[in-house]
Amino acid sequence: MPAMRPGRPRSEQLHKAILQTAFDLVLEVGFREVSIESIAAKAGVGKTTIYRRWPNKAAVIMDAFMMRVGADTLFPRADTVTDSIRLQMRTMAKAFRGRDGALVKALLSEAQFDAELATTFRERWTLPRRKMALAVFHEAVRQGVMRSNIDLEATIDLLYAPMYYRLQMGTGPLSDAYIDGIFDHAMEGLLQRREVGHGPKRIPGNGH
Amino acid sequence: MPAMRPGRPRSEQLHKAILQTAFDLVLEVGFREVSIESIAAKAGVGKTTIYRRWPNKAAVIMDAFMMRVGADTLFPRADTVTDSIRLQMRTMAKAFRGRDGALVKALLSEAQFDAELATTFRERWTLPRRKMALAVFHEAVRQGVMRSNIDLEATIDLLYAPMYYRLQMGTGPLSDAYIDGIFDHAMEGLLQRREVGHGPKRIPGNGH
DNA sequence: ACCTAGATACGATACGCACCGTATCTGTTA
DNA sequence: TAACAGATACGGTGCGTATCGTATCTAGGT
Repeated sequence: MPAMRPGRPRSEQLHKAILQTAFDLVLEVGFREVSIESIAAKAGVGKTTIYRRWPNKAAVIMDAFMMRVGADTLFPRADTVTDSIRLQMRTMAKAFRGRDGALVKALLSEAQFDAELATTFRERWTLPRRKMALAVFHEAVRQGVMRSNIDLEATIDLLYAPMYYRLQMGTGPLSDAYIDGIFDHAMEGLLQRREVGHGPKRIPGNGH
Repeated sequence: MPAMRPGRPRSEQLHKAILQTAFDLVLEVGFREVSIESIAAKAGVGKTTIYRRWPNKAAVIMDAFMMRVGADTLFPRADTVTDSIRLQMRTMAKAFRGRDGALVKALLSEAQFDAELATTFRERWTLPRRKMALAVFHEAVRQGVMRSNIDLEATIDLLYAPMYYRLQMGTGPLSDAYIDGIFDHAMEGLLQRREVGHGPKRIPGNGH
Protein backbone atom coordinates (compact mmCIF):
# COMPACT_ATOMS: atom_id res chain seq x y z
CA MET A 1 0.00 0.00 0.00
CA PRO A 2 1.94 3.05 -1.22
CA ALA A 3 -0.62 5.38 0.42
CA MET A 4 -0.99 7.42 -2.79
CA ARG A 5 -0.21 10.88 -1.62
CA PRO A 6 -1.27 13.76 -3.87
CA GLY A 7 1.14 15.20 -6.36
CA ARG A 8 3.69 13.69 -8.67
CA PRO A 9 5.26 10.56 -7.17
CA ARG A 10 8.99 10.20 -6.87
CA SER A 11 10.63 8.32 -9.69
CA GLU A 12 11.81 4.89 -8.60
CA GLN A 13 13.98 4.79 -11.67
CA LEU A 14 15.85 7.92 -10.65
CA HIS A 15 16.22 6.49 -7.18
CA LYS A 16 18.06 3.46 -8.49
CA ALA A 17 20.08 5.50 -10.96
CA ILE A 18 21.35 7.74 -8.17
CA LEU A 19 22.35 4.83 -5.95
CA GLN A 20 24.02 3.00 -8.80
CA THR A 21 25.95 6.11 -9.79
CA ALA A 22 26.99 6.74 -6.20
CA PHE A 23 28.24 3.19 -5.85
CA ASP A 24 30.26 3.34 -9.05
CA LEU A 25 31.68 6.73 -8.25
CA VAL A 26 32.96 5.68 -4.83
CA LEU A 27 34.84 2.74 -6.31
CA GLU A 28 36.11 4.90 -9.13
CA VAL A 29 37.46 7.94 -7.34
CA GLY A 30 37.15 7.15 -3.63
CA PHE A 31 34.72 8.13 -0.90
CA ARG A 32 36.27 11.45 -0.03
CA GLU A 33 36.40 12.65 -3.59
CA VAL A 34 32.73 11.96 -4.22
CA SER A 35 30.38 14.90 -3.75
CA ILE A 36 26.64 15.26 -4.03
CA GLU A 37 27.21 17.52 -7.00
CA SER A 38 29.36 14.94 -8.78
CA ILE A 39 26.74 12.24 -8.24
CA ALA A 40 24.03 14.54 -9.57
CA ALA A 41 26.12 15.45 -12.60
CA LYS A 42 27.03 11.88 -13.48
CA ALA A 43 23.52 10.56 -12.88
CA GLY A 44 22.04 13.40 -14.89
CA VAL A 45 19.73 14.63 -12.12
CA GLY A 46 19.41 17.85 -10.21
CA LYS A 47 20.94 18.31 -6.77
CA THR A 48 17.43 18.96 -5.50
CA THR A 49 16.35 15.47 -6.40
CA ILE A 50 19.09 13.98 -4.24
CA TYR A 51 18.63 16.32 -1.30
CA ARG A 52 14.94 15.53 -1.29
CA ARG A 53 15.75 11.90 -0.48
CA TRP A 54 18.97 11.91 1.54
CA PRO A 55 20.42 14.37 4.04
CA ASN A 56 24.05 14.03 2.93
CA LYS A 57 26.50 12.06 0.87
CA ALA A 58 27.17 9.44 3.53
CA ALA A 59 23.50 8.49 3.64
CA VAL A 60 23.38 8.08 -0.13
CA ILE A 61 26.42 5.84 -0.20
CA MET A 62 25.21 3.82 2.77
CA ASP A 63 21.97 3.11 0.88
CA ALA A 64 23.90 2.33 -2.29
CA PHE A 65 26.04 -0.11 -0.33
CA MET A 66 23.09 -1.89 1.25
CA MET A 67 21.29 -2.17 -2.08
CA ARG A 68 24.23 -4.01 -3.58
CA VAL A 69 25.58 -6.17 -0.78
CA GLY A 70 22.82 -6.19 1.77
CA ALA A 71 21.68 -9.69 0.98
CA ASP A 72 25.16 -11.07 0.46
CA THR A 73 27.53 -12.40 3.10
CA LEU A 74 24.68 -13.99 4.99
CA PHE A 75 25.42 -16.91 7.20
CA PRO A 76 26.03 -19.98 5.04
CA ARG A 77 25.44 -23.30 6.74
CA ALA A 78 27.84 -26.22 6.56
CA ASP A 79 27.58 -29.74 7.96
CA THR A 80 28.76 -28.86 11.45
CA VAL A 81 28.47 -25.69 13.46
CA THR A 82 32.21 -25.16 13.57
CA ASP A 83 32.42 -25.56 9.82
CA SER A 84 29.60 -23.05 9.49
CA ILE A 85 31.55 -20.52 11.49
CA ARG A 86 34.76 -21.08 9.58
CA LEU A 87 32.91 -20.88 6.29
CA GLN A 88 31.21 -17.66 7.24
CA MET A 89 34.51 -16.12 8.29
CA ARG A 90 36.04 -17.03 4.96
CA THR A 91 33.04 -15.64 3.09
CA MET A 92 33.29 -12.36 4.93
CA ALA A 93 37.04 -12.17 4.43
CA LYS A 94 36.55 -12.71 0.72
CA ALA A 95 34.04 -9.89 0.62
CA PHE A 96 36.46 -7.67 2.54
CA ARG A 97 39.20 -8.38 0.04
CA GLY A 98 37.04 -7.06 -2.80
CA ARG A 99 34.97 -3.97 -3.50
CA ASP A 100 32.72 -4.48 -0.50
CA GLY A 101 35.70 -4.19 1.76
CA ALA A 102 36.53 -0.77 0.40
CA LEU A 103 33.00 0.39 1.09
CA VAL A 104 32.85 -1.08 4.59
CA LYS A 105 36.16 0.58 5.35
CA ALA A 106 34.99 3.95 4.11
CA LEU A 107 31.58 3.83 5.76
CA LEU A 108 32.90 2.62 9.08
CA SER A 109 35.50 5.36 9.10
CA GLU A 110 33.09 8.04 8.06
CA ALA A 111 30.74 6.88 10.79
CA GLN A 112 33.28 8.01 13.37
CA PHE A 113 32.54 11.58 12.35
CA ASP A 114 28.81 11.20 11.70
CA ALA A 115 26.66 9.97 14.56
CA GLU A 116 23.66 9.32 12.37
CA LEU A 117 25.65 7.24 9.92
CA ALA A 118 27.16 5.35 12.85
CA THR A 119 23.70 4.35 14.01
CA THR A 120 22.59 3.34 10.53
CA PHE A 121 25.74 1.33 9.93
CA ARG A 122 25.42 -0.47 13.23
CA GLU A 123 21.76 -1.31 12.75
CA ARG A 124 21.90 -2.31 9.09
CA TRP A 125 25.31 -3.94 8.85
CA THR A 126 26.90 -4.79 12.17
CA LEU A 127 24.03 -5.93 14.35
CA PRO A 128 22.29 -8.20 11.82
CA ARG A 129 25.54 -10.06 11.22
CA ARG A 130 26.25 -10.32 14.93
CA LYS A 131 22.76 -11.69 15.46
CA MET A 132 23.29 -14.40 12.87
CA ALA A 133 26.63 -15.33 14.39
CA LEU A 134 25.08 -15.44 17.84
CA ALA A 135 22.46 -17.93 16.70
CA VAL A 136 25.12 -20.29 15.38
CA PHE A 137 27.20 -19.93 18.53
CA HIS A 138 24.17 -20.71 20.65
CA GLU A 139 23.64 -23.84 18.63
CA ALA A 140 27.30 -24.76 19.14
CA VAL A 141 26.89 -24.39 22.88
CA ARG A 142 23.67 -26.40 22.81
CA GLN A 143 25.43 -29.21 20.96
CA GLY A 144 28.20 -29.19 23.54
CA VAL A 145 30.86 -28.25 21.01
CA MET A 146 31.59 -24.93 22.66
CA ARG A 147 31.92 -24.31 26.36
CA SER A 148 28.78 -22.98 28.02
CA ASN A 149 30.39 -20.56 30.43
CA ILE A 150 31.67 -18.09 27.85
CA ASP A 151 30.55 -14.61 26.90
CA LEU A 152 29.22 -15.02 23.37
CA GLU A 153 29.37 -11.29 22.63
CA ALA A 154 33.07 -11.27 23.41
CA THR A 155 33.43 -14.43 21.36
CA ILE A 156 32.03 -12.71 18.30
CA ASP A 157 34.51 -9.89 18.82
CA LEU A 158 37.37 -12.34 19.18
CA LEU A 159 36.62 -13.96 15.84
CA TYR A 160 35.52 -11.01 13.74
CA ALA A 161 37.42 -8.02 15.11
CA PRO A 162 40.71 -9.19 13.55
CA MET A 163 39.09 -8.95 10.13
CA TYR A 164 38.13 -5.32 10.63
CA TYR A 165 41.54 -4.72 12.15
CA ARG A 166 43.48 -5.92 9.13
CA LEU A 167 41.01 -4.24 6.81
CA GLN A 168 41.92 -0.92 8.35
CA MET A 169 45.45 -1.27 9.67
CA GLY A 170 47.12 -2.82 6.69
CA THR A 171 49.38 -4.93 8.88
CA GLY A 172 48.92 -7.94 6.65
CA PRO A 173 46.72 -9.65 4.07
CA LEU A 174 43.22 -10.95 4.78
CA SER A 175 44.07 -14.34 3.36
CA ASP A 176 42.18 -17.54 4.04
CA ALA A 177 45.27 -18.81 5.83
CA TYR A 178 45.12 -15.85 8.17
CA ILE A 179 41.42 -16.36 8.81
CA ASP A 180 41.97 -20.05 9.50
CA GLY A 181 44.69 -19.12 11.95
CA ILE A 182 42.42 -16.76 13.83
CA PHE A 183 39.70 -19.36 13.87
CA ASP A 184 41.98 -22.13 15.09
CA HIS A 185 43.63 -20.03 17.78
CA ALA A 186 40.29 -18.91 19.11
CA MET A 187 38.67 -22.33 18.91
CA GLU A 188 41.38 -24.13 20.77
CA GLY A 189 40.24 -22.10 23.71
CA LEU A 190 36.57 -22.15 23.07
CA LEU A 191 36.08 -25.82 22.31
CA GLN A 192 35.47 -28.36 25.00
CA ARG A 193 38.69 -29.98 26.15
CA ARG A 194 37.31 -33.42 25.15
CA GLU A 195 36.71 -32.29 21.57
CA VAL A 196 40.17 -32.21 20.09
CA GLY A 197 41.56 -32.43 16.58
CA HIS A 198 40.18 -29.20 15.14
CA GLY A 199 43.11 -28.35 12.98
CA PRO A 200 42.78 -26.39 9.70
CA LYS A 201 40.23 -28.31 7.71
CA ARG A 202 39.34 -28.04 4.07
CA ILE A 203 35.79 -27.14 3.27
CA PRO A 204 34.61 -28.81 0.06
CA GLY A 205 34.02 -26.41 -2.80
CA ASN A 206 35.84 -23.63 -1.06
CA GLY A 207 39.32 -24.71 -2.04
CA HIS A 208 42.23 -22.62 -0.88
CA MET B 1 74.25 19.68 15.64
CA PRO B 2 71.38 21.80 14.28
CA ALA B 3 73.37 22.41 11.05
CA MET B 4 72.78 26.19 11.31
CA ARG B 5 71.13 26.98 8.05
CA PRO B 6 71.01 30.60 6.94
CA GLY B 7 67.95 32.69 7.54
CA ARG B 8 65.67 33.15 10.48
CA PRO B 9 65.16 29.87 12.31
CA ARG B 10 61.72 28.49 12.98
CA SER B 11 60.35 29.25 16.41
CA GLU B 12 60.24 26.16 18.59
CA GLN B 13 57.83 28.01 20.84
CA LEU B 14 55.34 28.52 18.03
CA HIS B 15 55.72 24.87 17.09
CA LYS B 16 54.60 23.74 20.52
CA ALA B 17 51.88 26.35 20.71
CA ILE B 18 50.37 25.12 17.45
CA LEU B 19 50.41 21.46 18.53
CA GLN B 20 48.98 22.27 21.92
CA THR B 21 46.21 24.33 20.36
CA ALA B 22 45.44 21.61 17.83
CA PHE B 23 45.22 18.99 20.58
CA ASP B 24 42.89 21.11 22.70
CA LEU B 25 40.74 22.05 19.77
CA VAL B 26 40.15 18.46 18.69
CA LEU B 27 38.95 17.46 22.14
CA GLU B 28 36.87 20.60 22.38
CA VAL B 29 34.97 20.60 19.09
CA GLY B 30 35.89 17.31 17.40
CA PHE B 31 38.26 16.34 14.62
CA ARG B 32 36.00 17.17 11.70
CA GLU B 33 35.16 20.62 12.99
CA VAL B 34 38.79 21.61 13.41
CA SER B 35 40.31 23.51 10.49
CA ILE B 36 43.78 24.81 9.83
CA GLU B 37 42.30 28.28 9.96
CA SER B 38 40.73 27.70 13.36
CA ILE B 39 44.02 26.39 14.75
CA ALA B 40 45.86 29.40 13.36
CA ALA B 41 43.30 31.79 14.81
CA LYS B 42 43.27 30.25 18.28
CA ALA B 43 47.05 29.88 18.42
CA GLY B 44 47.51 33.43 17.20
CA VAL B 45 49.69 32.51 14.22
CA GLY B 46 49.30 32.89 10.48
CA LYS B 47 48.09 30.07 8.28
CA THR B 48 51.42 30.27 6.47
CA THR B 49 53.28 29.30 9.59
CA ILE B 50 51.29 26.09 9.85
CA TYR B 51 51.39 25.19 6.17
CA ARG B 52 55.15 25.65 6.21
CA ARG B 53 55.47 22.80 8.68
CA TRP B 54 52.61 20.40 7.93
CA PRO B 55 50.83 19.49 4.70
CA ASN B 56 47.33 19.31 6.19
CA LYS B 57 45.29 19.21 9.34
CA ALA B 58 45.63 15.47 9.86
CA ALA B 59 49.42 15.74 9.99
CA VAL B 60 49.23 18.50 12.59
CA ILE B 61 46.90 16.53 14.81
CA MET B 62 48.93 13.35 14.42
CA ASP B 63 51.99 15.23 15.65
CA ALA B 64 50.01 16.78 18.47
CA PHE B 65 48.80 13.33 19.48
CA MET B 66 52.27 11.80 19.48
CA MET B 67 53.67 14.70 21.47
CA ARG B 68 51.18 14.10 24.25
CA VAL B 69 50.77 10.35 24.40
CA GLY B 70 53.73 9.00 22.49
CA ALA B 71 55.59 7.85 25.54
CA ASP B 72 52.52 6.62 27.37
CA THR B 73 50.88 3.23 27.13
CA LEU B 74 54.23 1.51 26.84
CA PHE B 75 54.53 -2.08 27.85
CA PRO B 76 54.44 -2.32 31.64
CA ARG B 77 56.06 -5.43 33.10
CA ALA B 78 54.46 -7.55 35.78
CA ASP B 79 55.77 -10.61 37.62
CA THR B 80 54.85 -13.11 34.92
CA VAL B 81 54.57 -12.78 31.17
CA THR B 82 50.86 -13.48 31.17
CA ASP B 83 50.31 -10.85 33.82
CA SER B 84 52.35 -8.45 31.71
CA ILE B 85 50.07 -9.02 28.76
CA ARG B 86 46.91 -8.68 30.78
CA LEU B 87 48.24 -5.54 32.44
CA GLN B 88 49.17 -4.00 29.13
CA MET B 89 45.75 -4.74 27.69
CA ARG B 90 44.10 -3.06 30.65
CA THR B 91 46.40 -0.06 30.35
CA MET B 92 45.56 0.34 26.71
CA ALA B 93 41.85 -0.10 27.33
CA LYS B 94 42.01 2.58 29.99
CA ALA B 95 43.70 4.93 27.53
CA PHE B 96 41.04 4.12 24.93
CA ARG B 97 38.30 4.97 27.38
CA GLY B 98 39.70 8.48 27.82
CA ARG B 99 40.85 11.33 25.61
CA ASP B 100 43.47 9.24 23.85
CA GLY B 101 40.79 6.90 22.61
CA ALA B 102 38.96 9.74 20.92
CA LEU B 103 42.13 10.75 19.11
CA VAL B 104 43.06 7.21 18.11
CA LYS B 105 39.57 6.75 16.76
CA ALA B 106 39.67 9.96 14.76
CA LEU B 107 43.18 9.45 13.41
CA LEU B 108 42.62 5.83 12.46
CA SER B 109 39.42 6.74 10.66
CA GLU B 110 40.94 9.71 8.91
CA ALA B 111 43.83 7.49 7.83
CA GLN B 112 41.40 5.49 5.68
CA PHE B 113 41.10 8.54 3.43
CA ASP B 114 44.69 9.75 3.66
CA ALA B 115 47.42 7.34 2.60
CA GLU B 116 50.21 9.41 4.07
CA LEU B 117 48.51 9.64 7.43
CA ALA B 118 47.91 5.90 7.28
CA THR B 119 51.62 5.28 6.91
CA THR B 120 52.51 7.68 9.70
CA PHE B 121 49.92 6.20 12.02
CA ARG B 122 51.10 2.68 11.35
CA GLU B 123 54.76 3.50 11.85
CA ARG B 124 54.44 5.74 14.88
CA TRP B 125 51.55 4.15 16.73
CA THR B 126 50.65 0.67 15.56
CA LEU B 127 53.96 -0.97 14.74
CA PRO B 128 55.91 0.16 17.83
CA ARG B 129 53.20 -1.28 20.05
CA ARG B 130 53.03 -4.49 18.08
CA LYS B 131 56.77 -4.80 18.36
CA MET B 132 56.65 -4.51 22.13
CA ALA B 133 53.87 -7.04 22.34
CA LEU B 134 55.80 -9.40 20.10
CA ALA B 135 58.80 -9.30 22.42
CA VAL B 136 56.68 -10.31 25.39
CA PHE B 137 54.97 -13.06 23.42
CA HIS B 138 58.33 -14.41 22.35
CA GLU B 139 59.37 -14.52 25.96
CA ALA B 140 56.16 -16.35 26.81
CA VAL B 141 56.93 -18.95 24.17
CA ARG B 142 60.52 -19.26 25.37
CA GLN B 143 59.31 -19.88 28.91
CA GLY B 144 56.96 -22.56 27.65
CA VAL B 145 53.86 -20.71 28.80
CA MET B 146 52.53 -20.28 25.30
CA ARG B 147 52.50 -22.89 22.56
CA SER B 148 55.39 -22.62 20.13
CA ASN B 149 53.53 -23.49 16.95
CA ILE B 150 51.39 -20.37 16.80
CA ASP B 151 51.47 -17.35 14.55
CA LEU B 152 52.40 -14.51 16.87
CA GLU B 153 51.23 -11.82 14.47
CA ALA B 154 47.77 -13.34 14.42
CA THR B 155 47.97 -13.67 18.19
CA ILE B 156 48.49 -9.95 18.57
CA ASP B 157 45.47 -9.34 16.37
CA LEU B 158 43.40 -11.78 18.39
CA LEU B 159 44.10 -9.91 21.62
CA TYR B 160 44.14 -6.31 20.50
CA ALA B 161 41.76 -6.13 17.56
CA PRO B 162 38.69 -6.41 19.83
CA MET B 163 39.77 -3.20 21.55
CA TYR B 164 39.82 -1.25 18.32
CA TYR B 165 36.59 -2.94 17.34
CA ARG B 166 34.66 -1.77 20.38
CA LEU B 167 36.31 1.60 20.18
CA GLN B 168 34.78 2.10 16.78
CA MET B 169 31.65 -0.03 16.67
CA GLY B 170 30.08 0.99 19.93
CA THR B 171 28.70 -2.50 20.50
CA GLY B 172 29.65 -2.40 24.16
CA PRO B 173 31.87 -0.80 26.80
CA LEU B 174 35.64 -1.23 26.93
CA SER B 175 35.50 -2.29 30.55
CA ASP B 176 38.21 -4.20 32.39
CA ALA B 177 35.79 -7.08 32.66
CA TYR B 178 35.48 -7.18 28.89
CA ILE B 179 39.24 -7.04 28.44
CA ASP B 180 39.72 -9.84 30.93
CA GLY B 181 37.18 -11.88 29.04
CA ILE B 182 38.99 -11.42 25.76
CA PHE B 183 42.27 -12.27 27.43
CA ASP B 184 40.92 -15.38 29.11
CA HIS B 185 39.15 -16.68 26.01
CA ALA B 186 42.24 -16.23 23.90
CA MET B 187 44.62 -17.64 26.50
CA GLU B 188 42.72 -20.79 27.11
CA GLY B 189 43.68 -21.66 23.59
CA LEU B 190 47.16 -20.27 23.62
CA LEU B 191 48.39 -21.62 26.94
CA GLN B 192 49.93 -25.02 27.22
CA ARG B 193 47.37 -27.61 28.21
CA ARG B 194 49.41 -28.53 31.31
CA GLU B 195 49.36 -24.95 32.58
CA VAL B 196 45.81 -24.57 33.85
CA GLY B 197 44.11 -22.27 36.32
CA HIS B 198 44.41 -19.00 34.43
CA GLY B 199 41.08 -17.55 35.42
CA PRO B 200 40.53 -13.79 35.86
CA LYS B 201 43.23 -12.79 38.24
CA ARG B 202 43.60 -9.62 40.24
CA ILE B 203 46.67 -7.59 39.54
CA PRO B 204 47.86 -5.77 42.72
CA GLY B 205 47.53 -2.01 42.55
CA ASN B 206 45.25 -2.17 39.56
CA GLY B 207 42.03 -2.71 41.46
CA HIS B 208 38.95 -3.81 39.61
C1' DA C 1 83.63 46.21 15.32
C1' DC C 2 80.49 47.54 11.64
C1' DC C 3 77.88 46.94 7.52
C1' DT C 4 75.73 44.66 3.71
C1' DA C 5 73.68 40.86 1.12
C1' DG C 6 71.14 36.75 0.97
C1' DA C 7 68.03 33.54 2.96
C1' DT C 8 64.30 32.19 5.68
C1' DA C 9 60.39 32.93 9.14
C1' DC C 10 56.46 35.45 10.32
C1' DG C 11 51.65 37.76 10.25
C1' DA C 12 48.40 39.65 7.30
C1' DT C 13 45.63 39.80 3.45
C1' DA C 14 43.70 38.49 -0.84
C1' DC C 15 42.60 35.16 -4.20
C1' DG C 16 40.36 31.31 -6.99
C1' DC C 17 38.39 27.04 -6.19
C1' DA C 18 35.16 23.40 -4.73
C1' DC C 19 31.38 22.04 -2.44
C1' DC C 20 27.93 22.73 0.92
C1' DG C 21 22.85 23.19 1.75
C1' DT C 22 18.95 26.36 0.58
C1' DA C 23 15.93 29.03 -2.21
C1' DT C 24 13.58 30.13 -6.39
C1' DC C 25 11.95 29.50 -10.89
C1' DT C 26 9.51 26.98 -14.73
C1' DG C 27 7.85 22.99 -16.27
C1' DT C 28 5.94 17.98 -15.63
C1' DT C 29 3.15 14.26 -13.95
C1' DA C 30 0.06 11.92 -11.04
C1' DT D 1 -3.94 20.80 -7.18
C1' DA D 2 0.04 19.26 -5.20
C1' DA D 3 4.33 17.30 -5.25
C1' DC D 4 8.33 16.04 -8.26
C1' DA D 5 11.79 17.37 -11.68
C1' DG D 6 15.82 20.14 -13.63
C1' DA D 7 18.14 24.46 -13.78
C1' DT D 8 20.19 28.20 -11.74
C1' DA D 9 21.58 31.41 -8.26
C1' DC D 10 23.01 32.30 -3.71
C1' DG D 11 25.79 32.98 0.72
C1' DG D 12 28.81 30.44 3.41
C1' DT D 13 33.11 27.81 4.67
C1' DG D 14 37.49 26.11 4.31
C1' DC D 15 40.99 24.84 1.19
C1' DG D 16 45.81 25.74 -0.45
C1' DT D 17 48.63 29.38 -2.78
C1' DA D 18 50.56 33.83 -3.60
C1' DT D 19 52.20 38.21 -2.27
C1' DC D 20 53.80 41.87 0.75
C1' DG D 21 56.34 44.13 4.37
C1' DT D 22 58.82 43.15 8.44
C1' DA D 23 61.83 40.50 11.48
C1' DT D 24 65.73 37.54 12.38
C1' DC D 25 69.34 34.72 11.33
C1' DT D 26 74.35 33.57 8.70
C1' DA D 27 78.17 34.69 5.84
C1' DG D 28 81.36 37.61 4.15
C1' DG D 29 83.49 41.97 3.16
C1' DT D 30 85.61 46.40 4.97
